[in-house]
Amino acid sequence: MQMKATAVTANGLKAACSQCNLRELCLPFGLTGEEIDRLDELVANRRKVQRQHQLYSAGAPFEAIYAIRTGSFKTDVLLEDGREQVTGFQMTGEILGLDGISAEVHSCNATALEDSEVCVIPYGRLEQLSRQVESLQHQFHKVMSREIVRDHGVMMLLGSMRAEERLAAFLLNLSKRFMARGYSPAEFHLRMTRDEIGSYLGLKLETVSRAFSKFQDEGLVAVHQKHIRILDLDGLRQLLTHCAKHP
Amino acid sequence: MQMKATAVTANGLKAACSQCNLRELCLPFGLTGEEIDRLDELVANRRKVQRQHQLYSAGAPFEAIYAIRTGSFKTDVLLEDGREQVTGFQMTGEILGLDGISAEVHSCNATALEDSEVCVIPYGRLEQLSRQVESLQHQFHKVMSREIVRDHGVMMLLGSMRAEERLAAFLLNLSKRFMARGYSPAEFHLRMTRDEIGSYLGLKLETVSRAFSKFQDEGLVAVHQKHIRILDLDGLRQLLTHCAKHP
DNA sequence: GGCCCGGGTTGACTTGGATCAAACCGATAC
DNA sequence: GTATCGGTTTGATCCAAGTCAACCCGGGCC
Repeated sequence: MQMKATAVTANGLKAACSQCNLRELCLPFGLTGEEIDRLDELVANRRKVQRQHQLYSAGAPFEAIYAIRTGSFKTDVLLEDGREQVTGFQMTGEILGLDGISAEVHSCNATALEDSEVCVIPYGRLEQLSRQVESLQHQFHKVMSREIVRDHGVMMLLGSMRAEERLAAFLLNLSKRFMARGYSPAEFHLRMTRDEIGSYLGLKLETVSRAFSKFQDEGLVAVHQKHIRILDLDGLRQLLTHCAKHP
Repeated sequence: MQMKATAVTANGLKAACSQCNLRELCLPFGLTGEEIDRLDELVANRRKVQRQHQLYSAGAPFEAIYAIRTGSFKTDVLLEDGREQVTGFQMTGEILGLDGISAEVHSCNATALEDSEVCVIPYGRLEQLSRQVESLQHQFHKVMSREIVRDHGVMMLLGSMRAEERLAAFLLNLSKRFMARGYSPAEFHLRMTRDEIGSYLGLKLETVSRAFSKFQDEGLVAVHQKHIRILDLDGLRQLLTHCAKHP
């Protein structure tokens, strides 16, 4: 399998990073063609994950990080009493598994929200290569740091915002990420349930549903099940900025 | 100044990592004596930060990360409308500034909670050295990953826990960290105000205060202003585990 | 077609924590 | 000693979001 993958790379048929249209969003960002070729050798392996199946789960030994090629995932942590907290939704080009580096064991679950495919990046070899390739090292650090900044944003959301602000922030964030991938920033399909959105935003699913309905009534978005069309981007943004305390 | 610091190191009088009793908690963890000496060359510079003063602020150009030598800090993000979210409290041996790597600009404020001193670790040189010293690279990655895992814990707290659970989790976390530094895990002094605790936990200061009083009434802790004595560690832990939905 | 089933929506009611307000406490300044 | 001031505690009231429950909708299957 290793051999096959490498062979395909050599043929340039359709293999790893060098041919991937996500490379500007992913680990290869900022690398020269030559450097990407070296990364290719290491990322040869892919893995398909079916909808609702786990890429890894909390407690599993950490061996690799993963770049999402197609599809999307959620990550979550579970409390002993069964409470679940969704810590993030990841889409193509984003990296999964960074939580595992610290204890050499994964600390959360990563579950595919749809049939998906990831590139497997063996961690030991990544460290090795990033000692040789400065730009790779730098980009890897940026990816980790970006995750930290993102997490701080979620804390802000969970700690200081009201229900509708949270949902607005969530939609704006998705919109931005879809746009970065060349999709419409105004019209998209949610891959997660209301319950999962609620868990991520620290709300109950009923509250999420009500907020969606409210946005719809106010003409901010058109919601039909999981299909979302943003009608008034600025309206959503304003909701975020100066909804403040006493409206 | 650079020279002076290096000279002191050479004399072994009392300089950087090699002589620092925090090295097991900090960046030098896992390095050989020789490797620590190389790290020392780069960490020569120190900086004092007075209580209530900022080590860096959101938007400031990112140049270095910082290891706390003495004292403690809080980090926070501000929303345009003035709302503040404290994203963490850091104590000795912990690393500040990792948020700045992603955009080459700091994304939060770091403020000293008491007169403090940090070791300045110029980021470019750290990347350079960690390309040469495998164990340093590895430890640095672990530190970043640990921050990500910590952030997920805070999300859990903010998204899924009730007020008293949050405070219990907070106290237990402090207790653990004081213990790791050789201080009493049962008796300590809070460096932050009720308001700052509230911001961190997504609660108002009155709620924090009430929760403290409740814990005191139940004999779990003795609270006198900022002085805390934990009387029933297991009681606090239980509060966390199975306080579940319907008590 | 009709049935089932897993989401999703909507309504009525409850509640935990926010808000507002007053008093308290300990440290520093006069 | 008294006044001041930032931080903290405590009480009374309010409201945003949670809970419980009924119903709806669309897709898959018989």
